[in-house]
Amino acid sequence: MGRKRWRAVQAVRIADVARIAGVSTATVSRVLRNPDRVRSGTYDLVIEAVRRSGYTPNSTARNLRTRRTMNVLVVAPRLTNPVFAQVLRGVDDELIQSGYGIIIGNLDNCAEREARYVDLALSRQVDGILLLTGSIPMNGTRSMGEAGLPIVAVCAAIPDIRVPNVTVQDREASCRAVEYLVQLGHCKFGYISGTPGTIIEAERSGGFLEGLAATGFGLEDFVRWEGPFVFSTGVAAAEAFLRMKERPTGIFAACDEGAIGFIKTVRSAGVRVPEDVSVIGFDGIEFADYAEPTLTTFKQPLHELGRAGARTLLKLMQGKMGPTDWNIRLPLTLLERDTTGPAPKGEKALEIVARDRKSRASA
Amino acid sequence: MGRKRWRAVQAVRIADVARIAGVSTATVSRVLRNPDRVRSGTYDLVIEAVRRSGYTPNSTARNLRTRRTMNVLVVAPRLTNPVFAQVLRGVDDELIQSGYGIIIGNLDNCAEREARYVDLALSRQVDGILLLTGSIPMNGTRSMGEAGLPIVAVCAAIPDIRVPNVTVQDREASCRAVEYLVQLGHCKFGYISGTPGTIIEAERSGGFLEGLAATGFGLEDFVRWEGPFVFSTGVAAAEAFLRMKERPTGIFAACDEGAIGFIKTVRSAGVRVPEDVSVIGFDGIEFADYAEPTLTTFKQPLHELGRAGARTLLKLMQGKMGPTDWNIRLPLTLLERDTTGPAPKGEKALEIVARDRKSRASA
DNA sequence: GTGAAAGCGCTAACAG
DNA sequence: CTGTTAGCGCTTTCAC
Repeated sequence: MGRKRWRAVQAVRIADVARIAGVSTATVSRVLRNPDRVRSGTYDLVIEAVRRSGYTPNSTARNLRTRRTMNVLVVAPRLTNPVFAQVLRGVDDELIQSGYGIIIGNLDNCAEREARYVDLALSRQVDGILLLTGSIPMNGTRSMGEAGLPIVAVCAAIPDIRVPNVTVQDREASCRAVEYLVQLGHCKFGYISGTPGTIIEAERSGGFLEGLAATGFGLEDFVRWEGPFVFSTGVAAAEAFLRMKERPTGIFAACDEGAIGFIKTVRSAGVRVPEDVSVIGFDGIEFADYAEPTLTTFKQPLHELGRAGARTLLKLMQGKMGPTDWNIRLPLTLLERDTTGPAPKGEKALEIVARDRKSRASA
Repeated sequence: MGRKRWRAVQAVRIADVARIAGVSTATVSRVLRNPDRVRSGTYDLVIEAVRRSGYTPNSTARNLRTRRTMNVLVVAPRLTNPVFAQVLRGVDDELIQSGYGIIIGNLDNCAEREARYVDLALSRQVDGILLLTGSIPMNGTRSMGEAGLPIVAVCAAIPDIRVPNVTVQDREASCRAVEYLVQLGHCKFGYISGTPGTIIEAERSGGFLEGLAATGFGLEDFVRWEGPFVFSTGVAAAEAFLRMKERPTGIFAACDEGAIGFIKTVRSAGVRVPEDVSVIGFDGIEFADYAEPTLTTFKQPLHELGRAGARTLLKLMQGKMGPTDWNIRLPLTLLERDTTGPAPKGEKALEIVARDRKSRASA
């Protein structure tokens, strides 16, 4: 029991079908790939033989012959992140229609894994690559780029290298987030970051700063809390926030998890949201609808992002890139919900406004 | 620009390396696969040639020759479900160590996809299969089982067919959930289901009924709300709950999403959790920590579940199954948190208790 | 220890 | 329209 060694022996090969149908293997192959180049009588004969024998072509053999695998590698930083899971669905939906399969490369912040996927590309197990990572994976000495395979960057553009990229307007939205908070009367801000060093974090952080500058605020008007794109970053930020004597009232989080972790933590300390502090997130993950209060956030078109990335890769693989395909940037939608509201009108807030106005005037 | 058709032409082949090193292709192959069967001088020669040429073996060619692909197909109902995402991580962690890659089969409740993955297995693109679905995928006429590949069921056992399965103790935990609510004094219950017709739902539902029976309650003591394993099922359940005049006070949800959707909805209608109604979830997803209040739930060892499933598949592929490997059932952990509490001591509750006692006595 | 040669199972020229 | 033939790039006997 369980002693027999599994061995992948092809039960029925194309030659068997050919014999049964009384034709050559080439004809069988034609029936399966180019049915129109075959007489209909022959077609029926072969199809019947295929049915009777239960034949399915061996795709490894075909791949070797045709030099294509019909598989695409999708490299993502973290599978458990709902953002990437959603993008992956979009990718899957689009690629499956064109007959491509997906091999997922889950990085999980682990360099060995990265190396593995570089080898995968180098050894031609895939026809194309979708990078959700914002960088080209490396394998000590070699880079995934050396494989010479078509690559498309999704979610985060890849700096320096000329690959098509499909992203959202991170920077613009982050900028609008600040403007939105300012409109609500906030004048002291908090920024909960995402994974330091990543492109996405740089964009959102940059947009946040742009927003501050555009509304007449500066570096002295906000605090910044750093950490990866996870809940606990928001928790840590909240703990720092709670220790402050003069707390910011308008918080922008670079991802919804950070926002939710923050809110949950400050609320258990008795801080009211949005009465005492407004929080705006980024991503629009499903859980944001079920957080308490319902999270105000910028919703990314995640599914469409995945689809668009996949479509671009297909074009690239087929040599059908148009001039507008190299840089696609999808817009975000502001979902105004329950974690943002007017800035508290306490004396302190007014004092700050006064001080700020003065300092800016004197500058 | 972008006009050149991408074509996967292998830049450097094993013959090139052989020529550079001045040896035969067989020797190059030996150096790469069985270094110990080669003189160390030859070894160095070949390695240097590999380095200089930037050679990476073409895995399709190797796969064809060795009749193995070193890839495993993992079929999951839904990628965006955090439960499966977490299991997948465990699978990945284990398989990657043994040099296997993962091809994801995301079903998303779509029969065409199912068919595709059946073909994938039939065409021998993978060496083994991990099913998180509780059933063998079908392709109209043919089943994935026909491929003759090693299959392991994870998360949900597969009925009727003899494949190894790695699951959690759904039934036992669901039963304990009821006992827990009963201990808290609840005597009118609600059950928020998961996807009707699935094995997992059947197990949890069955365990819930067992728990009722074990504590002396019956079919008249609970209401059942049906729907898939998603947030909105909990929302719908809550809406039905709110319309009831005599509401249950102890709710068990077959998944955390359902519990969270329920809680969010009843709270916005002014119902207090756990003062008015206690809710216990199932899964222990990360969100449960950030729901408000923090969700009481049974935590599945999701990562370990994935690892154990992958380990079992590896054994099966290597013909090393032991007698205890065919049925692995991991325990769950009850996380007692803030959505459960003593049953409200209102008159109604007491009345119900009295009525129940009487009816049971007369039965 | 190393090389020559024979395929893995399929597709794509090229003739007929 | 169909069959013959020649590989895709690699691994693995089998001799030497």
